[in-house]
Amino acid sequence: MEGCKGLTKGWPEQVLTMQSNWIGKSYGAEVDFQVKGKDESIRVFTTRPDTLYGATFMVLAPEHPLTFVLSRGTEQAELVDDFIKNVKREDKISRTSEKGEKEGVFTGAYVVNPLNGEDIPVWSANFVLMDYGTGAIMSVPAHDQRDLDFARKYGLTVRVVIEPPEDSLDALTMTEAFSVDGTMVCSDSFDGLFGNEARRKVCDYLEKKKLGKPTVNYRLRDWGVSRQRYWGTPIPIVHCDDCGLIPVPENQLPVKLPLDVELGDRGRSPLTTLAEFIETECPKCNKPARRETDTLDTFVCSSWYFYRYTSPHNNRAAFDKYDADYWMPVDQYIGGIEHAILHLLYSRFFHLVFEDMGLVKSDEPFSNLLTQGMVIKDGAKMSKSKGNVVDPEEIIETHGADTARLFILFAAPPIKDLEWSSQGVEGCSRFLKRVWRIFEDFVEEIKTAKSVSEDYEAGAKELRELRRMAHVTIRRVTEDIQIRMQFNTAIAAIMELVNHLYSFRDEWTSLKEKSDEARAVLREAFDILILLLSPFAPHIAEEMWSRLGYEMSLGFVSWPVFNEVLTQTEEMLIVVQVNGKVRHRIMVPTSADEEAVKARVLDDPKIREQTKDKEVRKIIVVPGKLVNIVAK
RNA sequence: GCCGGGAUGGUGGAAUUGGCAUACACACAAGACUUAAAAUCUUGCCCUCGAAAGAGGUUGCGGGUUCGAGUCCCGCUCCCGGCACCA
Repeated sequence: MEGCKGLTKGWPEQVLTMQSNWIGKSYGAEVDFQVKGKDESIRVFTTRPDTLYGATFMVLAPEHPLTFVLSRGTEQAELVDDFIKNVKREDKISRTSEKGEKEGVFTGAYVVNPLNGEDIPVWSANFVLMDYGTGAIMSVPAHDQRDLDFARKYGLTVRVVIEPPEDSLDALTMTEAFSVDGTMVCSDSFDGLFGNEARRKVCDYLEKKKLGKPTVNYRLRDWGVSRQRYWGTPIPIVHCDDCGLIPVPENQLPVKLPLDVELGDRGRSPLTTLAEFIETECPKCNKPARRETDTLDTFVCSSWYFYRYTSPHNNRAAFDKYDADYWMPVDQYIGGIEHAILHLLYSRFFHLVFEDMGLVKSDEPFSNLLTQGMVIKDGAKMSKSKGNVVDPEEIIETHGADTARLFILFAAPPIKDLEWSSQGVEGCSRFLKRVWRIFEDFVEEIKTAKSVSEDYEAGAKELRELRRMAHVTIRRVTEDIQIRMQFNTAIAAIMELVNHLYSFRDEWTSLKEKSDEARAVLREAFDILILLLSPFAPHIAEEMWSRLGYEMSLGFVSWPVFNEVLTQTEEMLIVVQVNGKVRHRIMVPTSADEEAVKARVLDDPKIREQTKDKEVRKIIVVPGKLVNIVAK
């Protein structure tokens, strides 16, 4: 929970919320209730100690040991036995579903409310869970909906001890519990206290009287890490008849998964019948013993596999601290949103344990997380288990790997879910052909061109514009890939560059300035195009690159860098609005200041026409973007 | 029920900090080239009025803030994901 705070910059809020909910930290109090007539007390957990005076009964989980114990010797004993038996028969899912009917039985016992000394009956009911809190609750029907439902069903007392502001509740008729903060009433000296203060005061009192104490509870459940299946890391434990469970000593690790097994459909792991795997010696007494045949949940391995990447050649340890400290944390982690809780939470737990052990020094394993959306096919998440996967091989065969890759990346940004459709494959293939054709048109012309000299200033407008486009495209593509992770818009930017090259081709024929420098500008544009395209369509890019005479593969060429100066225009477009409506667009020199732009706008005949019968009240100038004239 | 995300043309989507809504594509239609087809190229392509210039409207629905809202605020509808008797 602490770590979540530090991740807010790099992780999607949604994932952090899901993890927080899963951990489910809640503050409250544990309170002891003395069992009437016995030397025994029952501890309950409550988040609402301020409602303690309204506790009119107590409910134990059917699995709670006292459910059975307390009912012995009372006339309820038989009913309780039946009840426990029935609940155990019920399956877990329907029992823990909110919709399930609340069933319960009186145990025959009473406890004493520690604050007002009142005797209250102890019940057992299916809606109380043994594995949360203490497995026992104090029921305050007036202020908890579940308790109210239960009280109404079994005719139990309802008592209002929290009043809403400017309203009052009727314990006899209320059907909706008042479960938010309010003012304490019918609570002796605590009357009049509100919300957090009320809870704190009650806690203080309980603590002082040794009746209870403030507590923190978590919803997080235990994680059973063993699986009765073959594929998984063997659990390094030996069962010895004399010594019990003995861990395999370090010098015998790792226990390897035997590969010569027959995988059948017998419904159980082949390890359980493989004598050569099972039969071993006890590491302690050397007598014959048996290996554990359960394997570890695959989440165990996925919780730390990335540390191994930091020291892949180390054969003495899983990873080396020096290497791990150098590489970790992972700068950018990409995974499906479906791993938001389990995998990503377990990895964080492992990391925290490694940190405690002094094996790593970073706080968190993954600094930045991108959760890619799911691909939907036929209304369901595309997955191997559902069998609704689309094999990219089909597109690769018909259109090639470059088209397949480009198409997938162009379809939608990675964070979004995507309804699969192959509509548009054609267009991506067409785009690559367009790239190839324009390249073919110019390759002879630019093959021998040198690079643009530092101090070159193109005379022709077309050449200047081409350079500008090329450098702007570097910026757009770089930002889209590196910062925004939006590959579809990166590809769109490249498409725009290619479209520009096509219109440039028509101008090139009539261009007078076909000097070496002009050819150098053209070559620069193609160099840039190829480099920007290379992550999306590596094969065609590599081919063009080598046809230009480069010998080094693109994989070793550094990413292009744009020149800020070259991305600037001499003129800029200013949108002119009158009362918020776009009326005109004008070009002004980039260097023009606010006053100059204002003057230019007011002088424009079209704008004068628009404002002639009106009084200009205000003029808003957004530098480099627009002017809005407010007139009445 | 609670938490989170979303809704933009016929379709996928763009709009980066509140500043030209519909970039880039797909599909479709018309035309050019062709004996013909494919490929390619050109043009059109949110809605209404208009021959056009242009005018008005439009980002699920209803309000609000603002000179200005797809973007911010309030209320709703629908869809998706997570959690679901957690005391």
